[in-house]
Amino acid sequence: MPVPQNFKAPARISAKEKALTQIQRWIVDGTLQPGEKLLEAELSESLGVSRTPIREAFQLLEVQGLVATYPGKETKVTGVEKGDILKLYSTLAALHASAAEVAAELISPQQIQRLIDLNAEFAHAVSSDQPYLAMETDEEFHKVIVELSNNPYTATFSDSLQVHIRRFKYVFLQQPIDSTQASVDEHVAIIAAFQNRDAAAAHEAMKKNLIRPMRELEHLIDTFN
Amino acid sequence: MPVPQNFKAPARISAKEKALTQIQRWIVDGTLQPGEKLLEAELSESLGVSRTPIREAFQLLEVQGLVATYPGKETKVTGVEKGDILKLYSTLAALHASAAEVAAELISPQQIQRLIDLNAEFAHAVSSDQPYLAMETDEEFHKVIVELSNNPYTATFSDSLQVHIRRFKYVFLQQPIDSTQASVDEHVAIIAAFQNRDAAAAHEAMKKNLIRPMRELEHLIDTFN
DNA sequence: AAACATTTGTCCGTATGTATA
DNA sequence: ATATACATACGGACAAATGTT
Repeated sequence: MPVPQNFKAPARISAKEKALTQIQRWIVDGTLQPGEKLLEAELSESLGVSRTPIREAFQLLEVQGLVATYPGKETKVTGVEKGDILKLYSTLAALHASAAEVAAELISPQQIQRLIDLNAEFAHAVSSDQPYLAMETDEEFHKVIVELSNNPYTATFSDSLQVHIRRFKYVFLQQPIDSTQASVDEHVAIIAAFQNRDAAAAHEAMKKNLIRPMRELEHLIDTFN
Repeated sequence: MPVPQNFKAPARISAKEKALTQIQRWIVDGTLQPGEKLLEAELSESLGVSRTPIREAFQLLEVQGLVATYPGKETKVTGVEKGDILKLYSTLAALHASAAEVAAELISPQQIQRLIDLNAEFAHAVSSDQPYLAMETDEEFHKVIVELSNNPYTATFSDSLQVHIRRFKYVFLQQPIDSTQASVDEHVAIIAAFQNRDAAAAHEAMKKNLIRPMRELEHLIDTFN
C-alpha cells in the first residue's frame, strides 16, 4: 500500500503550543477578560506545564495584541474598545479587497466552484440559524480568496485580524451574530466578478462585504450597550 | 528642580531585546544570510546571554517572518525571492492607501507642515546622494501618515513589511537605492490631497507612491541579477 | 540497526526588580 | 522609609528528539 510521500507524524503538540492555543481560546471567548492579570505560575499549574512554555505563549500573544506585558511587572489581557471594530474591519477590508483584485486574475474554474460551494454552505448556515457555523464558513470563504492571492503577508495579517474580530464579537455580543443574507448576496457578487475576471469589481464587492458588517456591528453595539 | 512626571528609567534593555535587535539587524543587513542555520548555543555565546533570551528572540523573529523554526530540529533564516518584492509593496500599498484615506480626514495644519518639512529633508537627501538617509526619511514620512490614521493594526503590519523591504534591498542590491525625485513629487501630491481633505486623492497618490518603486525595483533586479 | 553526538524542549532555582504594608 | 512579599527575567541542568556514523 502506497504511503503519502510527505507524511509527517502529527507533530506532537509542544507544551508551548498547548499553552498558546488554550490561553488564546480563553482570551478570544472571554473566559479571560480584558484587563485581567495573568500569572505565569497559576496558568503553569492549570495547564500542567512549566512556566517556560507559558512565558513563550505570552510573548506570542503579545505580538498578536491579545496581551500586554509590562516587563518585570506583569502581563495583562489587552482591553477591547467599541471603536476597535472600525479599525479592525477597515484594515481587513483594505487587505481583502487587494487580495480579491489579485485573485480575480489567478482563479481557476475549479476554485470558483469551491467558492460557490462554500457560499452555499454559508447560506444554509445563515438560513438555518447556526451563527457559529455561519461565522466559520464566512471566514473560510474569505480565507480561500486570500490564499488564492498567494501573498503570505496578507494571509498572516488577515488571520490576526480575524482573531481580534472574533474576540470583539464575543466580548461585546456574547455570540457571533453578524452573518446575514446580505453577506450571501455580496459573496455572489464577488464570485461573479471572479467569473468575469474583473479585478476592479472584485475589489469593490469585497470591500462592500466587509464595510457593511462593520457598520452593522457598530450600530448593534451602540444600541445594545 | 522639577522632575518630569512620567519619567521612566530608560527601561534597561532586557537580554531578550538585546538578542532580538541584534539578530534582526544581522538578518536585515545580510550578515546572517537567507537559509543560514542559527544555533542557539552559538548566538548565546556571541551575544553574552543565555539560551533563553535567544529562544525568545527566535520566536519573535519567526512571527516577523525572518526565521523559520522547525520544531525539534533547527531554525534557519528565511529565504528571500525576487518575487517577494511585489507581494511586499502591494500589501504595503493597500495598507498605506487606506491609512492615507483616513489621515486625509483627520490631519491638522501643523501635521501637514510636518510632512512638508519631512519631504524637504527627503528631497535634500535624494539630491545630495545620501541613499540611506533618504530611505529613512521616506519611511518616516509614511510612518507619520500611518500614525495619523490612528490604527494600531495597520501600524504594526506596516512596520513588519518595512523590515522585509529593507532586507530585500540589502540582500539584492547591497544598498538601499530606490528613492528618486519621482518619490518627492509623489509626496507633494499626497500633501496636496491632505490640504484639500480629499481622501480619494490621498488614496490614489499614496498608491502610486508605492507601486512605482515596486515596479522600478522589480526591473532593477531583473537587469542586475 | 544501534549507539553516539548535537541540538532543541522543558523544568526549576535564583537573582532582580516591583508593589504593598 | 524600610522591610516584606511576590512576580518576573534569566541561567543552567536535564530530558527528548533528531541526524549521523
